[in-house]
Amino acid sequence: MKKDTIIDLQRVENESFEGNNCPMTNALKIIGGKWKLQLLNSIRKECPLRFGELKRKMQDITQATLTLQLRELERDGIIERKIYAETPPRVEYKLTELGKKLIPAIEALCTFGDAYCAARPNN
Amino acid sequence: MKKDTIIDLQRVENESFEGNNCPMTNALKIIGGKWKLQLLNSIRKECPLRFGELKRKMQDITQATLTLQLRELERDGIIERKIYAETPPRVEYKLTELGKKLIPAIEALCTFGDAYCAARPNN
DNA sequence: CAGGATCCCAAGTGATACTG
DNA sequence: CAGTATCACTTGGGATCCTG
Repeated sequence: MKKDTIIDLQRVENESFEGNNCPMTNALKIIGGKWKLQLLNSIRKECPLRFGELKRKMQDITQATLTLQLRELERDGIIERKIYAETPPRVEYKLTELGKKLIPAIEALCTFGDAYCAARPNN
Repeated sequence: MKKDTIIDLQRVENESFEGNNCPMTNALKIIGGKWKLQLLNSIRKECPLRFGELKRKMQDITQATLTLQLRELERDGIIERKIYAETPPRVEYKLTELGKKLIPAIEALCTFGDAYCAARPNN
């Protein structure tokens, strides 16, 4: 599907190349999902957080999607999933050490979100 | 289509509500496109930047998509489009003052991207 | 060179029902 | 409570061709 991932070496050596080794591209592989950043922002502020609480906070997300996004973050080593053998079941999510490295970026984005709202109230 | 945007007031008053007024949600409205962050990252590092240069850096993007993403960023007040009346035509893109407020977030994401790569080389 | 105009598809989501 | 399993569908983005 992906046309070809062959990298033009001549261009790789050019410092202006923004190909697959670009740090931003790598970051986007992790936080690229539609809900990932909101999820991480919630978990960051309240850690750990249960499945049901996350669902309530996201309000428009469906369970299926929420589960999928959380699984991907877990697979990528960003969050940790802890299951408690109780009835009713309880599952808590928290940031891993690697995930915590995203906190500065998340906070910076929130800062921008506020600034943007202040500058353009009608968006 | 959007089920309903009616907001449960009881929940709005709850400090744990992460609804439509969440700063992260607002930020995502702006940087939510597939290429937006990469584009902004490129323009940040080399400003101003021409259309053709952006296209080369993104390498896998099509012209149509590139144009669309740039237009959206322009509409949202993040970048500025400057047309030079020359032949062949020249169009340059640069960050607006509002757009520059995204720089810390972009840099933080790049930092994370590098850290992530170092921690998990095989992703 | 920097787009505009179309057509089109698959991935990502949503809705719904069921379960340990 | 915290999922899993299907099915259906929207839409962002890709391919392609055309133009001032």
